[in-house]
Amino acid sequence: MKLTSRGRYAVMALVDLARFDNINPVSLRDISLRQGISLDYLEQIFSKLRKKEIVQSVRGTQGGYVLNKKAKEIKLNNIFEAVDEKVKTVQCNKESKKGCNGKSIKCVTHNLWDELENHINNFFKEKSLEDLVKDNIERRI
Amino acid sequence: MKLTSRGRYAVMALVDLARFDNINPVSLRDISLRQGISLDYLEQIFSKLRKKEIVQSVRGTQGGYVLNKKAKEIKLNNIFEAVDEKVKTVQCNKESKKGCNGKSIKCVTHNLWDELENHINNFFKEKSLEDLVKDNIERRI
DNA sequence: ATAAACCTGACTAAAATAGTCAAGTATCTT
DNA sequence: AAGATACTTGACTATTTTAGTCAGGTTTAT
Repeated sequence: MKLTSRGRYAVMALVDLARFDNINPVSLRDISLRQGISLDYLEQIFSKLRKKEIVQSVRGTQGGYVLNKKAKEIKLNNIFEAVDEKVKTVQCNKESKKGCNGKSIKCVTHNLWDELENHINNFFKEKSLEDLVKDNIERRI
Repeated sequence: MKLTSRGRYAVMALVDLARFDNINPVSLRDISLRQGISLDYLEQIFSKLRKKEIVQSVRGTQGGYVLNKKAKEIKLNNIFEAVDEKVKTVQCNKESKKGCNGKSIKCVTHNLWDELENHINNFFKEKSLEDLVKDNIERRI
């Protein structure tokens, strides 16, 4: 299981977007400057977010990105999935691994990873972008 | 954050050890055969487990490894820590990253990772080796 | 027209992972 | 005492992933 910078950047960028997305689209250049994330890398990340319909793009001058749903409806697990942060525990059924085919014969820890996966996903499913934005604003005061 | 094969193997091997550790030490060779994990890799892993006093070694013929505590007292977080599975989310305070020094100025997602870390660690702290062994025996019937 | 900003795909250095390999040392059995 | 079993240690390596960079587009407001 991994949670890497890409996922973190995605969340940081979306929190930023949610805060500044009132009327006008927010350019990646601005997010890049505010959050200290490379513009090129942001473009990769937003490409994925757009494909998963988490954001919408507005091309041309004064363009940028806009949230595609309300911040309340965007859950963290949606974000991580979009940028390929697989909240997946290590597979234990590579071919011919003893005692686990994932079905009738399970390796001794198979259920454990399932539980863990659920545990983490539940955490992410409960948190919305809005929660994070509020959190952030409160702490700024 | 990562959970990789090393952590999984450690847990698999210890569950195996806990089940067969009645009177005699269990050899890595046996664990290797039963669990389908390379002997050399197991040796690396058990070296770490021994240093953290999770297992004890018995050298010589008929030697092997023995649990150093009761299975009930060995929690999963102890195991993961021992084999360097850092349940650590990505750091967000690499030098000069904007808006986060981990202290007075926190990046927008700083608290999130802290919470997540706690969430996962709680899961691991609640699960003991004994729980897994029981789980496993029950499912075998 | 031109500049801002999105869009796409290919490329790469560095790190981590999942091992392997080799050369031991300790201890039990015979 | 010899031999076998099994732990012990450290170095080495192929592969994969990550975290970007780079280059060359296209779209659209002004």
